[in-house]
Amino acid sequence: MRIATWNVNSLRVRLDQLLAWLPTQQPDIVGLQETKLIDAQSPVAAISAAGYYPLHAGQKTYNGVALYSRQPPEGEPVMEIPGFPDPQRRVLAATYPYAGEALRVINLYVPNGQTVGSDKYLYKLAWLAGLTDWLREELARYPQLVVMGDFNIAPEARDLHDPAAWEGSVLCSAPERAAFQGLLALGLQDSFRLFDQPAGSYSWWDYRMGAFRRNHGVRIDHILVSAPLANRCTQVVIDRTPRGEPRPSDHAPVVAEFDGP
DNA sequence: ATGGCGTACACCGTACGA
Repeated sequence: MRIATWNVNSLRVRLDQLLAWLPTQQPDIVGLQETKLIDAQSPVAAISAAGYYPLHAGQKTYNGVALYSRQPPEGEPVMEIPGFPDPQRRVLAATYPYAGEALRVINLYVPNGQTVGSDKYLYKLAWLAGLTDWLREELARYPQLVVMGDFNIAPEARDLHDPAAWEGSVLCSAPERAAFQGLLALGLQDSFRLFDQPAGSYSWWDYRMGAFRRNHGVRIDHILVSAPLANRCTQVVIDRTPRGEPRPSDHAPVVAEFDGP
């Protein structure tokens, strides 16, 4: 089983790339962020034709998340952090059959935060606090839990091309990193770091200044897994191929593979 | 040098991203 996350930065613009990419990695479940579409504009026919059941929680122009799956979801998807009402569509959670158990998948587009101390930054920290409370309950309910998406947090110095230049700024400030560690403390693991990885592994590169060509990136897209899934995880890769294609998303997809059906 | 690039909406510029 393969699970992938990708911030596509406009699904309308990236749909053809997504459809071309899916057969190359053959994920069983894919979470997208920044679709920037209302639900009525979600490309249901194209995704169905590609062999996936689509879920979409979108809004006009900003944010928006999708979950595509080979198996149909069970029950109703959740589109908001319980107890944290928010008109911004950043959450999509669904349950899937997996090896005779319920596999819970939560797809997230964590707020960017703009600048440390800004209103958007305070919203980000409040959002992460609400998320943490929710995931504590989700972990108690679902032993097989995947929490993935664009976290807009670089957890460690090695997740930044230039840690000194980024020191203390948004994506890597101490409160953001503490929030990320708080998620791990619930019993989640950063699947990418379960394995030896190449130095300079990033998932986002600025469009400007030839950042991708020079690998001036940050690792902010993550697939967190509960302990039972960590035990079954066999590899995690960041697929840089789509980032090098014409008119790319600024993010690369992350793909995790698990033993079992 | 707070630029640079890309997307969306809509207007010929502004908001936002990370």
